[in-house]
Amino acid sequence: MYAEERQQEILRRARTIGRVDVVTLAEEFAVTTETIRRDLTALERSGMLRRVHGGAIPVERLGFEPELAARDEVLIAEKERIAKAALAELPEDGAIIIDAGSTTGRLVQALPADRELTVIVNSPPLATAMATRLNLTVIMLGGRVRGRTLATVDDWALRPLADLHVDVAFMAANGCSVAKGLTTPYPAEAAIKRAMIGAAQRCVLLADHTKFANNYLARFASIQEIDVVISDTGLDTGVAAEMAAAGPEVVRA
Amino acid sequence: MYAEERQQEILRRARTIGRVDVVTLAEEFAVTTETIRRDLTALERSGMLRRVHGGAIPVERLGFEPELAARDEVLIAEKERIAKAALAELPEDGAIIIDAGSTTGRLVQALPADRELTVIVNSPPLATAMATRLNLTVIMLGGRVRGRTLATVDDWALRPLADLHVDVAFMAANGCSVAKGLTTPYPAEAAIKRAMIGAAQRCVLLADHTKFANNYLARFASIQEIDVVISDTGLDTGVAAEMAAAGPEVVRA
DNA sequence: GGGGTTTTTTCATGTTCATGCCGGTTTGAT
DNA sequence: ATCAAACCGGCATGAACATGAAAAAACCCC
Repeated sequence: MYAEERQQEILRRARTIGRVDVVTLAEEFAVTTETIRRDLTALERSGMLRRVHGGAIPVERLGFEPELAARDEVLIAEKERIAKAALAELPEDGAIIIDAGSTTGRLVQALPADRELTVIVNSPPLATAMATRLNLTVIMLGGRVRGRTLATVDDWALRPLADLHVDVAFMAANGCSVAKGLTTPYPAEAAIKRAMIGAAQRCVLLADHTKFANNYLARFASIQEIDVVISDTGLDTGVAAEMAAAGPEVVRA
Repeated sequence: MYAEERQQEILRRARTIGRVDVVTLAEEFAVTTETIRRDLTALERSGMLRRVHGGAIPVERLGFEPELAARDEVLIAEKERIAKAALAELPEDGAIIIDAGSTTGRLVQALPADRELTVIVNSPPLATAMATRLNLTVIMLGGRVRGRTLATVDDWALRPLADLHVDVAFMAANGCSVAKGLTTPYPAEAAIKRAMIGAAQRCVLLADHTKFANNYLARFASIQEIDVVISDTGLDTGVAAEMAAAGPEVVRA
């Protein structure tokens, strides 16, 4: 039996029975638990299952978290993992900046409800998503709203950042490489991002592995300015090592 | 049974029954109370439950979310008609302010696609809704985002308004009467609304008939400052006449 | 068909996680 | 004011997990 077949069968069972557990599967397929675990991890990666301690549950069975239209997005599972890993960088309390982006959007979803945080954002949808959370103080940066990225830019967004100091900035980027640093196609957004990084003590980059292939017009930070880079396992280990050598801690979630 | 499954079930019960208690859950799931407590803590972390002595209750049962969702549900037809009528006050081109509110939200939906407009808003959801419209330039006022009304307030929202001049402001209000003027329960929002009106050449109030019954803490404008009041046919004709006598044109859509 | 490579699986390891148990403290009803 | 119930934090434990090295299987090109 091929791994692929086994995974299909695991998924089928999970969906019919509603859950699967590692030990039982290992016995029935006559393989070790490690193999099953790897299967489950693979299935979770493709977004079919949700891994839990001892087994897994099909995602559709979780009544959880609908909101913030993530419908037609790509690499959802990866971004989810990146966001989860990013939680480790959250301060106990204090202030953070969350840049506009789909991965940072997942981070917003994953923010715990038990920490008093002040969150600075320049994305109206993110602000909306967080506004009702009682433990969060949400500060929106004003300015012109760009239709493409749904982020505010220009002077009104820029100016307040000069007077701010936050503990951690969680940044997004369109492109990232050791040579060219962090880049975006939009100079106006680059200016904001630069100011965000300047206002933060620590800087965490959230970027799935596809971002490391490209460079874009406007650079807003060098690799050295970033403290932690969080990507997914699709990130080439060579690239990761090269990046780590250049400064930041690199996490492959 | 996995911890996640148990937590899911706990949440389901909490939502159907309205509350859960530690001891009962511990018995029914055949685990110790410590485990249940840990589950409840985890659920509280993710913002689903609110912990209380002896158990927990679902957050939606204690008065935050329903307000926001429910407000969009009531008087839809009336608000729709009010928004349609308000379109008559739109300038051919130029700049307008749209205040945060459910009725003004309808106006945003109804904005025509054939006019080049600059729209100033202080509501992240409204900004999101308009951002992708090509004919609109959307300017978001920054500041702290209030959870209840999803509007930005405080200094960062206020300051830019001092340097702005727009053609028309489309305002919302919680209360409206000839005697007390336009009122809201929240002083912070009153300040913004006042600044909005100050920045506008003309001022249009969008208010369904239920708003004319009440007055609230903070007044942000007198009736005389309003140029047009647009309400629905539920508005008492006597009140309408009284209002018209005080200054503004009154429309019953 | 045979050497080298890649992929898959297993095995052994140290670590993390879920849960239970126990003492001390807080809470809230009587 | 009293007191039992509920809560909290620490600790123990076994199961589940991650990981890297080694073995096995599959592949593959000549």
